[in-house]
Amino acid sequence: MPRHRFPNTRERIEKAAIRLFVERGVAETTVRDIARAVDISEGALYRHFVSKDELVWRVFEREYVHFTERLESLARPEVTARGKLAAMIRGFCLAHDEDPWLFRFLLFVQHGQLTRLAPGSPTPVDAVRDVIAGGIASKEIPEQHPDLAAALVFGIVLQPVTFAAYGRLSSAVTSMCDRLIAASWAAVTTV
Amino acid sequence: MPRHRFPNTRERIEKAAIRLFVERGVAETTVRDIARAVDISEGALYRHFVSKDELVWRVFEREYVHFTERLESLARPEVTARGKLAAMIRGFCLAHDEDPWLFRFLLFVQHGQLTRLAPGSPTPVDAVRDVIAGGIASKEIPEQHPDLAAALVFGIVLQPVTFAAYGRLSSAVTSMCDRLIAASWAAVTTV
Amino acid sequence: MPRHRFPNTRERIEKAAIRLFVERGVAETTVRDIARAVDISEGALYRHFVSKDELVWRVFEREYVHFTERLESLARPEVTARGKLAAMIRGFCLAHDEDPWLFRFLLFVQHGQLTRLAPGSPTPVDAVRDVIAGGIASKEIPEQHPDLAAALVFGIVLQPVTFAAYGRLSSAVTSMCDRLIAASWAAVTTV
Amino acid sequence: MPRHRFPNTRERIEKAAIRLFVERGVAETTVRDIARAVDISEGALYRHFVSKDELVWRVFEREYVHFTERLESLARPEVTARGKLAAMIRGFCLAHDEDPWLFRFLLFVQHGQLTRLAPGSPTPVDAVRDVIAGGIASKEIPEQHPDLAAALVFGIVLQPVTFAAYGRLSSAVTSMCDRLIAASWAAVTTV
DNA sequence: GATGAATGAGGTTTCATTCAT
DNA sequence: TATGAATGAAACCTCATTCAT
Repeated sequence: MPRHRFPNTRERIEKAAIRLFVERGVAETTVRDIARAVDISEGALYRHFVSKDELVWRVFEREYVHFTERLESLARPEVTARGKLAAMIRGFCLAHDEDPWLFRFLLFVQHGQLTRLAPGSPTPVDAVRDVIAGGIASKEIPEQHPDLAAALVFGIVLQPVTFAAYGRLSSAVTSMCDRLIAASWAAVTTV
Repeated sequence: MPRHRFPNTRERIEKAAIRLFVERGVAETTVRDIARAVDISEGALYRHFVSKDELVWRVFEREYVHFTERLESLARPEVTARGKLAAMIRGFCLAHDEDPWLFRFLLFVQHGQLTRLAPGSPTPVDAVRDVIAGGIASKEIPEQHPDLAAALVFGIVLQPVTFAAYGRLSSAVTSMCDRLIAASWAAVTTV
Repeated sequence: MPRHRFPNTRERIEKAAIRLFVERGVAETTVRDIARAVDISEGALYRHFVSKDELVWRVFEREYVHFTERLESLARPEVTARGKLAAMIRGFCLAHDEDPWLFRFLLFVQHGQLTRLAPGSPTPVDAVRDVIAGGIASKEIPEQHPDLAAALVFGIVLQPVTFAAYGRLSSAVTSMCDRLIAASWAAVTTV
Repeated sequence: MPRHRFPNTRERIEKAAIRLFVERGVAETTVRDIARAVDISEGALYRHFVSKDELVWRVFEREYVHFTERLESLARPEVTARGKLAAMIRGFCLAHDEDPWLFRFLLFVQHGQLTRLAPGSPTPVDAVRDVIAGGIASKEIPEQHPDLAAALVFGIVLQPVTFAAYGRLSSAVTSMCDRLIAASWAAVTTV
């Protein structure tokens, strides 16, 4: 019955979908669930998205690329590897606290979207790995497998978010940010 | 004349299901997929499991509890917090390399099974957190939020497995075990 | 300031619709397809037609009746059955070459419209059959079932159009007209 | 409720579907219609056919190829072009009277299936055209465009079936067979 | 015990039509 | 008056589960 109530239907669909995808999983979220959350008919969704699959992919890709670029531009001005790493970790924390649903959608739900990225597309993992590789090259970081080091940093940063999702930790990740930076640096420099 | 071609049908179902759940996700795996993988009819599956849901849950619970106990019994003989933590991390790595599909099923797929555990059931997270809390109490580990510390250890141990799943790291996690122990200890003791 | 960019929107809709109906079928052509082909909005279509169904029917009826009358008036001045038949076949060929889409829409697509014609409405089939019946009465054509004879003529005239649609024959049907007349006469007079 | 009542579900589906496709058109026939006609559930259909589209295509291709071969093998033993043509036309009539629904499905409904045939697959049209081309080569038939001649024969044979479908002619096409043969020969030899 | 056709609820998608703007 | 987002019924299809054989 209500028509044209909100001009930004598309955005509202994306927001609702992301949240549902995180809460229940992509497969477990029906198009009807999304439509209900936005209070439009199921059919109306299809004026904004070609298919459920395309909705997932479009949002994922756009935001994933955007997030990667954001990380990269945070690291760029920094000079030392430590500075770059710290800036990126801060970027993770801020991104999470700004929009926890989106953050978790991008980094946990994924749902096989990762494999659909154009081969060679830069990812947050690459961004972190490259900074570490640079630090190794400049002797700031001891010699080691850069991918393993990147895994350590990723784990240190993401796992608290998972714990937060289960209520084991506060969901204000930014408040732990300095600790995560310190822990990451310790993990990376301890061989 | 053997009634069953394979006497251990039930085990074979579980093994195949776990693998499919990890590869595609639980919702994306159909009962038909599982039946085909085991080369029995769909109907025959229901002689071994009440429902798909029950299959997921039964396997999850049994193995999750088992894994938790294993971790606990590895830690028990150790005296120091560091020794306990190292033993547990070694336990993670061994468990992964013994049966990577099961490991990933328990620790990544989950699919909301975690929330179905009887409240108060011990989990690997609890096991790690308790050891850390003990270390803090005995002053071996500096004062800090034990859940956050547990998150750091979990992240450090699990993220390399994720990277391995994407081909970024070798899937022989045991070979990285000492490094993971060192990194965990560094992360936990650096405040 | 012109209210409409094109004053003949209605005609343009009909033309585009007919072509789409022939190319894809009536059911397979969506209102959106038609709107896009005419470059107007879907809603605007409904200012010109009550419904898709009505669009099909209105165009069909008007043109079918018109085509029938045209055939009849071509035959009327002729005296002999052979002359009448030749004039009508020439009418078919001309009608096709003037507007092949319309011709095929009327004679092939039909889509059950035929059964909606008012009972007793004259059709091209009737026109041909009547001429043949007249020829039989006047002994110009040997005694036979006039409907079967009409079927022969119809088949001889329409099948080349079908072949043309599949690229098996040139779509300039008029160039084959004399041949079709001769063949029809031969078929009708050979018992 | 009823299960396994008839062993030949697949055949029954095909028969019912073909009839519905002819009566209403392919697009206008829903999967539900077919299921109801066979008295099974919609879902059950999908154990026998991958999709509605595949059902249409599978039946069409199998029967179309079969019908073409049948025509060819009827013509083969005959020596003269006239004999071959007569045999084929008799083949058309018999095929129609044996199973009018299938005949009309193959030769009228088509629904764009024709374009999906492997390029170069022999069709009834080719069979007739080849016989005519042979007759022209052997001087039995006067010089002319063999495709046009084939169109004449096709029209003469198929149009009575169309008339029969509309009740204008008896649906016992075999009874008109000799007439159709004579008319075809007259049409083809009259240049 | 095993089989796999059948069920039926529910999911995704399409599309003729309406109507607020 | 034209637009196109929205509706809602209905289409196609999937899949966990049942059950006659």
